[in-house]
Amino acid sequence: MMNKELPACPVETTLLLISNKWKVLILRDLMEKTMRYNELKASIGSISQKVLTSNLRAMEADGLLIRTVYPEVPPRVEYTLSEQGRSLKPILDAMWNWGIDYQKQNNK
Amino acid sequence: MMNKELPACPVETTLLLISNKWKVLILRDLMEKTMRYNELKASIGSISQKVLTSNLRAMEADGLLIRTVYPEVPPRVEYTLSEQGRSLKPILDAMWNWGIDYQKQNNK
DNA sequence: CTGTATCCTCCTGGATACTG
DNA sequence: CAGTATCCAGGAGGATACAG
Repeated sequence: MMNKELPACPVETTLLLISNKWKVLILRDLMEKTMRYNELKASIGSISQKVLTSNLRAMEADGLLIRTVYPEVPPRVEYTLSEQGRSLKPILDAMWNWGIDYQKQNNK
Repeated sequence: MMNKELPACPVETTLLLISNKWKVLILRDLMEKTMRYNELKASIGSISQKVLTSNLRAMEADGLLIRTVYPEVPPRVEYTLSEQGRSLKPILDAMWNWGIDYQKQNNK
């Protein structure tokens, strides 16, 4: 995400970075702790390798997370949020809280 | 959005309701004031009629907004947030604030 | 003005096989 | 383990025409 013509509206700017469901779920998981590739895949559940990898790479390019490769055998790759990624926590928290309320109202 | 098997994670529940960009933009606009169809269309800008209508109908079915038809000629249709829709404000605010910060950092 | 109805294109994302 | 490479299906979404 280069600094080229950001939308005038801040909400749209935010949507550019996390407009898709997968990125939000990745953020949710990494907000808790650093995770390995397969750990992340298992946690999200129904995501394919291709989609997980492409989202992780995009988020890395956007500066939301940091990818660290440990040259071991078998290889180990850890994903952790950058400061900018962690700064999204208020959004995730707001989504969490709203979800809680929604569940209370609609789930019996 | 029926009360059928909501996800265990509240964040996922929230994503079920507002996982797409268009819905977020509609919420952003209606958070300010009640709006008419064409007003909304013009405000969002690059959305087609079909997509705008389908999202509005989905959000109405989910109880996020209220659609009021005034039997006039020409017809007038107003969209306003329900209480549940308005309760999403903290999420929109968090997105707004994050977008502001992001713009400051990346837009010179 | 506020839609509905079609057609069509593109992209997201799943499934599978293979690799360092 | 952590991917890459391919192929393919489904749905999101645009364009256009038409209607009440």
